Amino acid sequence: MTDIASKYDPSGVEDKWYKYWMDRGFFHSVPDGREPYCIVIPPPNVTGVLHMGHMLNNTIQDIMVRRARMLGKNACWVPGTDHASIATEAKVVAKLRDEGIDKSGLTREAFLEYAWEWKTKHGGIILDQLKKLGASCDWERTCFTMDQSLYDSVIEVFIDLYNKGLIYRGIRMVNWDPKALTAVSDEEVIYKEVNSKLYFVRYRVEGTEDEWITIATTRPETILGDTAICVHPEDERYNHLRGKKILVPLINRAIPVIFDEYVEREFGTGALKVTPAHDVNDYNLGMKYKLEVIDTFNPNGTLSAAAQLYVGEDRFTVRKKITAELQEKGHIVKIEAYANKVGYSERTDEVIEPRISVQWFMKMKDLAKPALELVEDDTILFHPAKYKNMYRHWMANVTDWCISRQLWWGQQIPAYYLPGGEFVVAKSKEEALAMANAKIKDQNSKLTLADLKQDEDVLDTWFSSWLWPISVFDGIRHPDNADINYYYPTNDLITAPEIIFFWVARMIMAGMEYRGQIPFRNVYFTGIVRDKLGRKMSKSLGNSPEPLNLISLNGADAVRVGMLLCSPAGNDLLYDDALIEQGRNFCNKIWNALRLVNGWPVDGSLPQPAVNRISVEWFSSVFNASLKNISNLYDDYRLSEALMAAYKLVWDDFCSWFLEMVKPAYLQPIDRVTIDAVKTFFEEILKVLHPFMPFITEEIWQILGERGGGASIMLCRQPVAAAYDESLISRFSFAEEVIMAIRNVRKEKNIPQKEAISLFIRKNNNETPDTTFDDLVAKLCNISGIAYVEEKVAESMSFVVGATEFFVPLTGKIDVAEEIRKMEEELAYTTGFLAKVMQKLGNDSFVKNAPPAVVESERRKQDDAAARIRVLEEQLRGMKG
RNA sequence: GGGAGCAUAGCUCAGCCGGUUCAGAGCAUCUGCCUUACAAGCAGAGGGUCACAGGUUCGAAUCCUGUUGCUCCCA
Repeated sequence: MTDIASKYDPSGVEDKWYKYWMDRGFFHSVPDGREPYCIVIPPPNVTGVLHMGHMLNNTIQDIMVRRARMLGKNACWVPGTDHASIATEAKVVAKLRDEGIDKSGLTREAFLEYAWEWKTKHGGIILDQLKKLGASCDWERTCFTMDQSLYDSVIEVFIDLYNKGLIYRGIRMVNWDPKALTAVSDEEVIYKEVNSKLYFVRYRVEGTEDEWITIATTRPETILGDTAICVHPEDERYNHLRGKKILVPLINRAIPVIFDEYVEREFGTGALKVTPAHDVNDYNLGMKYKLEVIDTFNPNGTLSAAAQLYVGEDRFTVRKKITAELQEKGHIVKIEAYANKVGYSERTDEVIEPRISVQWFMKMKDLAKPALELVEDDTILFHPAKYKNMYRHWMANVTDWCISRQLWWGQQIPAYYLPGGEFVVAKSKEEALAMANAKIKDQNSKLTLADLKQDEDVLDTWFSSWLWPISVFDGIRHPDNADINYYYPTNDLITAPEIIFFWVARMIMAGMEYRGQIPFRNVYFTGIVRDKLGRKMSKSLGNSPEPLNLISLNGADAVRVGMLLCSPAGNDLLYDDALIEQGRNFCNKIWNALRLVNGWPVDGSLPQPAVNRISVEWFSSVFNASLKNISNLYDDYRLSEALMAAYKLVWDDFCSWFLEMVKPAYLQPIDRVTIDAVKTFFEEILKVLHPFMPFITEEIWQILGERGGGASIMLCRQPVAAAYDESLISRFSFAEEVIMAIRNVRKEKNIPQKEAISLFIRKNNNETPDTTFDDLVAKLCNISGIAYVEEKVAESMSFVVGATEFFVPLTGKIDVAEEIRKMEEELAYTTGFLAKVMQKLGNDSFVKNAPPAVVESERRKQDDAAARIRVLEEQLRGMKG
């Protein structure tokens, strides 16, 4: 058919089929009698736009879902987004600021209205982008972590865990983000190595004129909050300070010297200033020695009244100023350059300030134990398994989870404070009031709704996400509904290793707590998409391509293939345009196979030639062997290898070999039996490819045959490997070697393919030759006749495959010396090989200890090599003589 | 500071319990080809002491120990 373009053009094709699938509801799933297959999407952040990581991650999910669907399962991929409290609130605050509106001037309700408006407008962008990728999500099930049902689920869980004593309110040192004005969890702090300075500051000993103790600190601005000096109990340098007090510089507060082994004597001067309000370790020391806690910072990182000096100035400004003042007043001994790790907020990139505050925490120990065991005993499988180590390490050292955030965008904590500061936890204010009044004995002091004040804080976004596999099916509020019973546990989770603690671990905990069942059976960890140089893709580096541009330029199929080909599970992917190009070339290859096959005229009266029959038999075997291999690779979650296997099946086996085998002579027709077989194979191959390349496979499948309305390749069954003839495959590989050798002869001697040649094969010792593929070899190499002979053929090019000699008569074109040289080279190699084998077999311990099969195979190698040597030697004699 | 992992062709990787075609794949490179499906292609070719040093074994890319280099996680 000449009306099919020679280059595949995905534009138009992709949108057409995506709409076709959507219009017919092919992605929608409802519970039925089939086996379910379910994936919940790792909900992207509503503020996000599609980046390369999403492309990889969602391509993998789509592959899994589409394949499951084609295996006859009831596949359901639930999409959605999370509300990302810090990021979204920051976005909304910034937008309002641009409009001249200050958040602090708004009521909570008014602010949330703006936030919802923002979400409605921008929150769906990323999901729409996924459609361009071909994602077969059940869009009717799209969820958002702040949807009423999910919101209520979170509240219900909070109340439940509180009632179980697993959630508590406590004063603790938290990671404070002075920009977002909220606490963040340990997992949201990123430690970065920075070049800072180590300040050596001397403090005067109380009651002396000129006796000093020098401490080393990276944070001189916290000096104003010092409440002790700590030294090692065995450090003789400071023994004399027992019982003495030290004066804090500038403010002359007298503080004790404490002695604790926590101090590293080698670090700095061996004397540590202790600021319990602003350092976790100091805080612990403070608890241990009952030190005073002086919080010298305001929430926004400026100094508070408690600091006495520099009140209202930013902590980093104060660092400079106080250093200068200390210097001036003779307290600075020296300042050294020093590299240390500083915590930054994952969300705002602000330097985290350790801060004492009242927060809500969740006890993790009891929940972590079963969640660890389930991974240890492979009830839940990690792919690759190496992440078990990381998981184990974290779970064994888990700390309580700080779940409150000082924000408005999120689920407001359902705790209600009574005027006295007591609180009750309840679903609604009314319920809270009833509970509060039940506590109060005196009838006259009963409270009213106005007396109750709900906690201002919201819950950590992960406190929504950890329920995701349950809450998307409303399984918290209605634990026995049809959806949750059918789809839960889900099958596979595809996510990034970075959130193994944030999310994966906690989902397992929630699953066990609320369903008594794991949330998923397999976790597939994808790598990070990096640039060619191995750098993470980032906006500031500008090294990330725009995903949608890539798709519109190359087609989603090409992008999917390109990304996956080089992305073994858990390994980072070094993105390179060449990957996409490879995907695009592959699309074109398949496309051209269609052009070829569709272009052959068919003659129904033609009998099937023997050559075609054997070709079809051979390909059938190769196809089934490949199917089996691909299926195994899927089972092992080696998707990139499964794709590579399919790639080679199409390109090498189907296109390069099979289509050439059955290709009719120019303008000659093909017989009905063969073309039917070719088209059937083609369709089967398209089905194998469909999960990887949904669009082009649909397009070609629709062109390849007459389809009824509403038909789609995505509804077809995935072909299943049938029994196949392995010997046929191995015998063909011998023929393959012969073909390649003949091609080499043609090339060396410049004999064009059009010019027919003849081939003679020398029979060894009366053997019956295997002629299965003779006609095929003749066809592919344009051989006018193949003959078996007993003697060598003069005036011909010869080559040896295995131990069989082949001759191509070429009068006058033989360079005897060159042929001898090549033959000798080959003989030398084979002789060396034989020697090695014989050495092995000559070793008694080898023969005694090695498994019989191994010894046997060595013997076979010996025989084969010896036979080949005999033939080569004989040929050489002939040539020389 | 504590823990984990990795090191195989120019690049990205595969090589399960040591033993068949154990040194492989794709891409890239090089050499021929505009052979009427495809130059986004076809036919070929080259390329690695399996990081280094020891050890175990009849036999080590594969197991053990040490060294070096890189990466990640936690504090």
